[in-house]
Amino acid sequence: MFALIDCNNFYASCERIFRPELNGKPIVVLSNNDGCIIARSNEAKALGIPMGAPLFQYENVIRENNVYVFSANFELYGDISNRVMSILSDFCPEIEIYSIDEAFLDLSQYKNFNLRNFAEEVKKRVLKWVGVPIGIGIAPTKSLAKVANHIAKKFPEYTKNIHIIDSEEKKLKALKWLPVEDVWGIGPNYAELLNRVNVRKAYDFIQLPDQWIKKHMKINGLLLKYDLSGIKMMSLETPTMRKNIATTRSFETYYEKFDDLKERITTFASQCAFKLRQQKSHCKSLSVFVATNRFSTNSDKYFASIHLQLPYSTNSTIDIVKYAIIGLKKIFKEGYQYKKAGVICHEVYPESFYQPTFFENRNEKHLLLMKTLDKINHTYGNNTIRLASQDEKGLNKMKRNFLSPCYTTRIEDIITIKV
DNA sequence: TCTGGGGTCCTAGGACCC
DNA sequence: TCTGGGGTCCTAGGACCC
Repeated sequence: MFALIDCNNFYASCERIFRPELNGKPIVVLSNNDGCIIARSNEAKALGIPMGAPLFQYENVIRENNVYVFSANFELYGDISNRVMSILSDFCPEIEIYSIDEAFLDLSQYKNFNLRNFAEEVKKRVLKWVGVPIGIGIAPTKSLAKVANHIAKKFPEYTKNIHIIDSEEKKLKALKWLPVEDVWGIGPNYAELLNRVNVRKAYDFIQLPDQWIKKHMKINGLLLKYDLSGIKMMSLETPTMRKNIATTRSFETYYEKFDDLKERITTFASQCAFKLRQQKSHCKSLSVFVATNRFSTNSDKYFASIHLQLPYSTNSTIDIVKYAIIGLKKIFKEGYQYKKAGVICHEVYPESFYQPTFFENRNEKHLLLMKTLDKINHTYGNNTIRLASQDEKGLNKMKRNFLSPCYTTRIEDIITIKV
């Protein structure tokens, strides 16, 4: 059996941990630059605020219903996530951390356990130790565990946020209930296609002939059919190195000058280099893009990107920044109002794969320099040492008007208790 | 006025090789 | 009329996930 555990309304729940007076109140969490609504508490969902909606379109609803608004605080959410995952791995070391708020457990070692009791223990401990409510779905395959989790979430009174599919009847009941568009791996396009041939429920989907699924939904569609039918097609996945590393942002305002963009690209490239070093990898090529506001109707639109091959694999901030700026120079055009830019590293391989070429001039001193830089920034804060061409705000140069404290990661943000 | 950011995998088709 | 048989690599585009 597999368990899928996910945190309920994760970002909203994180904001509540140190603000218990917000329990039962509507909460929304915003994307970077306070642009879109990317997380909602149940109370906010009940007000009809959709996922991904631009904030400005719902300002009236928010004001009239006293919805609490938060800027995204990924420093907080990342730390809370680590705490949750650490508890889950205590219960079951066979774990796949699937996203910031979700994990699969392989429960094959728990054959003789009462899974309901097990799930209740997990739920209780995460709530008590971290303060975040979770839902648990348990079933014979990963995609069925997703279905079980969906049911646990949808019927909290009946399931107490735990649902186990452990019989043929429960499986069929679940699949006949679940709309096909809610199946894990069936997105909007496949859902539309399936609806057109009158497939409405997950159960209808697994009745389709193999050839039809293979033809229209490729090999993964077919694997999904079998996995959903109860034949295990997916196992826990072990974490692998990222194949691409990106840092891209929209800006708080418009930039027109080359130097302003240069500062941003320098910061994004530095962040990419840092991420590469974090996973002990380096890259052999990168791309840079700049873009004007894609929603604006009056101003001139421009989008350009460029892909550069590096002379050698590197994760040195100095190197990555240097080539990113070379790229920027080639695509930058005067006279546009830029709203977004980014740096993406490709051909990412482990550092140990490094193979020097005969004529290259990679500066090996950078290795030690970067190590020292990372160490200092880790100890004294992210932006303590940076390139002179970056400004002091770093990646946080964006609109964050409703930011909560980093309660668990910054000593100056720790809560004080009045006696 | 205002609109996020980060990933993965698969396939068809074109270009090339012998 | 009729036109081999076997490969590889790369890329764009389309699908999906959180």
